Amino acid sequence: MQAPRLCCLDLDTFFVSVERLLDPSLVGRPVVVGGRRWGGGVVTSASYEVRAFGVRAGMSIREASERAPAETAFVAGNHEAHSDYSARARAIVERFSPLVVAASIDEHYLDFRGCERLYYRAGDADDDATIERTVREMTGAVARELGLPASAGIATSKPMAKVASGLAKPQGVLLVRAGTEAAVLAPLPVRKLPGIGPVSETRLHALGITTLGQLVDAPDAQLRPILGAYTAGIRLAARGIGSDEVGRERPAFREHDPHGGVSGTISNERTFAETGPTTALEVLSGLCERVGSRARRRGVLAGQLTLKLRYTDFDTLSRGRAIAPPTSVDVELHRIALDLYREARTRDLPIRLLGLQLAKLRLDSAQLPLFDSGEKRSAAVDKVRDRFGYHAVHLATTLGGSRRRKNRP
DNA sequence: TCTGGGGTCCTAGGACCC
DNA sequence: TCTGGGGTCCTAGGACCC
Repeated sequence: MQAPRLCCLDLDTFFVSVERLLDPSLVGRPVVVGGRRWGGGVVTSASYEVRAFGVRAGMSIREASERAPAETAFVAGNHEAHSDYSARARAIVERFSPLVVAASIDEHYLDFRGCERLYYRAGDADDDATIERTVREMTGAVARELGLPASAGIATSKPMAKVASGLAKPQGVLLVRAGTEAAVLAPLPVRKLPGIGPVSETRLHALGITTLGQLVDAPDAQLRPILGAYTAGIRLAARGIGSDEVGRERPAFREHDPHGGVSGTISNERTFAETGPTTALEVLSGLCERVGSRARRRGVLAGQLTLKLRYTDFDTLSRGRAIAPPTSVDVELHRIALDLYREARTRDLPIRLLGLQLAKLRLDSAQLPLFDSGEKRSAAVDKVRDRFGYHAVHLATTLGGSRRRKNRP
């Protein structure tokens, strides 16, 4: 692609913005989304007012509570509302480009190739100016119609567009002209490039590589041990070169592959403060029900189950097993999960986290009639839950837990 | 910075087959 | 009976993203 026509649209402090729409008293106040003050968990999103105090997404709520000023509002966040506003934002941007792909709940990629004549207005200096003005109109529409602030980057490649949208924040639009990519990127810290996380950043710093310009010039032998198979791609991205396609839709919406396999995984995990073996087993049953129910809803069977276990000292391990034949039945999942749990639980230390992941998914061909009594039972459970809510039905093991929980505050 | 919960993708070792 | 070397699949772990 010679001209910058790929756009990355990012909704600024998305979760905070949605919470402010739901509760206007939060407007103008410092806001942290993720949980109540001094509670557990981490920050999902922080408003610019709190960021000034060093609060960042991913930080523990505890840490954020210490840094944030007294008047800060801590809110849990409403997942349904977030999904709803995300869908509405998508509907708006689809008016501007025929090719839109959601990369996450608050991020969309759009292709404006071939739209120059369509959007031309007298006064536009050139095609780039036409596209940039159009994207400004688009972010304006999102702000006006939904009340959500948005930023956008426009470039010749996906990674450059993504970085540009970050540079444009808050509520800005940045078009990176063809040929200027390397110069825009060179002075930026390596961490700004998608694909370089905290670990690679530290290792690169140890070599004296702090900017993307330095990364571009670094010899392959230096980068390879750190970036592995990503080395070539990251080096190109650091010069602004990368895919000029909007890419794939998120796995949840993705089509299955020709072999009858379904891409993606289904997982669920729970972190708990203090727990002994009894609670852990209750949590395990709950996890089986959740992933099983989600698999049945998607009409898939799992060919692999993996258990993740984290001790209080953060030692984390996983144990997985192929499931033959594939299943989505709670009790079968539970039997395997219990096995894996016993295998994994080798240390006599309290557990901090338990998780289950279903993988090797395939379409449930026997979806139509329910042959197996186990599947029948699970389907019945799903029906009850649809009508009366998730907690209406539980496996026996989880039930004991629910009863006990009633006594707690 | 003492760390949620949902994902994707890569790596490395071992089993197994020919 | 000990020996290739290649290919593929499985499992566990880790880095990264939002």
